[in-house]
Amino acid sequence: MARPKPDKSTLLAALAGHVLEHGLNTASLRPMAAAAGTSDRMLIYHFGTKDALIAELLEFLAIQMSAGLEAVLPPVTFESEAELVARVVELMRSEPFQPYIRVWLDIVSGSGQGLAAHRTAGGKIIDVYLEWIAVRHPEGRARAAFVLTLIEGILVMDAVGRSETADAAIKALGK
Amino acid sequence: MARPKPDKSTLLAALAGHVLEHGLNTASLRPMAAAAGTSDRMLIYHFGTKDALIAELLEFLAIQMSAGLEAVLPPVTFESEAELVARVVELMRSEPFQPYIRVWLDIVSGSGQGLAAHRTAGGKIIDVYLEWIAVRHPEGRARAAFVLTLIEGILVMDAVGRSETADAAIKALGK
DNA sequence: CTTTTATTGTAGCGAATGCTACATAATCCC
DNA sequence: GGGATTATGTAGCATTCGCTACAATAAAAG
Repeated sequence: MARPKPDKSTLLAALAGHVLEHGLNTASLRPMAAAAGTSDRMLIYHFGTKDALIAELLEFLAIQMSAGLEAVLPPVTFESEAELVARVVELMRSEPFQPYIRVWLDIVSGSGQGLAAHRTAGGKIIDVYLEWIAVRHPEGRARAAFVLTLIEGILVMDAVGRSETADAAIKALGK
Repeated sequence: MARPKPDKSTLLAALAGHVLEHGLNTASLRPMAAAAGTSDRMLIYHFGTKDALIAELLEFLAIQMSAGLEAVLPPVTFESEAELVARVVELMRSEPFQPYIRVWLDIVSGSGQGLAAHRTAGGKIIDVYLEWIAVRHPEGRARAAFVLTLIEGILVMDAVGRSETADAAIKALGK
C-alpha cells in the first residue's frame, strides 16, 4: 500500500547525476533513462509523468545540494563578514560546485517561468543555505540574509562572465 | 550586396515580444513565427539558423533591456546607498519589469549552460546596468559593483519566493 | 501449483522540433 | 520588357518529444 520503491533513491541519484552534467531544464526522458540504465517507459512507470519525475528530482536535488555543506565548510564563525563571504565564494567557485551552480541557475530560471516545483525546491535550498550561513556569521542571523543575497548575486555575475564585478563587490564589502 | 533587410528590427521586436511573454530558452520557431506574423520558413530564411536567430535576438534584447533605463529612473544621485538600492529594487519589482526579469534569468541560466550568445548578451547587460548604477551612486563607482551584485541576488531571491530574505538583506544594508 | 500482481520489453502513436526541396510570385537592373 | 535576383508559400523530411497499448515475464500469495 503505497510502499515506496526500495531503490527509487538510487534511480533519483542517477537522474540527478545526468541532470548535473547536462542541465535540468533541457532534460528529456530518453537520455535520462539511458543515464539511469533503464528506459523512458520505466521512468513513466515509476513516476507517472515527466513533470512528477522532475518534481521528485527537484526534491532530491534540494536535499543533495544542502547535504554535505557542513562537511565542506565546518561551522566555524569567521572573524569578519568579509572573510565569510570570501570563503564561501571561493567554495562556490571551486570545480566540484560548478555542476550544482548550473542546476541552481536552472532552478531559478524555471522558478521565474512560474514552475511550481522549481520554486518550491529553490525556496527550500535558500532556506538551508541561509541557516548554514547564519551559523557561521559573526554578526548574527540578521546579516546572514544579506550575505546570502550578495553571494547569489555573485553567482549571477560569474555566470555571465563578470567575475571582476563580483570581485569588486567583495572588495567593496571589506571596507 | 549583403544589404541588411529593411525591417529586420521590426521582426526582432516582435520576436522579443513573444520571448518576453513566453520565455527565451523554451522558444521554438513556429510559435515565434506566428507571433511575428510569419512562418518558420521565413525565420530560417532571414537568420539562417535558429541559433543565429537567438544570437541576434539576444543582442536586440540586450539593447532593449538597457534602453529606457534613463527614462525610468532619472540620473539623480541618491542620499545614501541604501536608498539607491531600495529605489532600484522597487523598480525591478514593478509590474512592467517582470517580463524582462524572466528573460534575464533565462539568459543567466543559458550562460551557465555554456551558451556563448547568452553569456555575451548577459555580460553586456551587466555592463550597462553597472554604468547606470554608477552614475546614480553617491559613493562613487567602486561601490556600484557592490550594489548591482546585491540587486542581482535580490532578483534571485524574489524568483524562488524568498522576497523576505531579500528584504532582510536590504534592511541590513541600511545600518 | 496456480492465480494474481508487480515489473519490464517492444512497438508505436501523435505532436513538435529544426530545417530543406521545390515551386511560385514579386522586384530590381539594364 | 526580359533576365536575374529576392522574397514567400506549400509540403514534407528526419528526429525527438512525452506517453501508451499490448504482451510477456517474474515474483508473490493462496
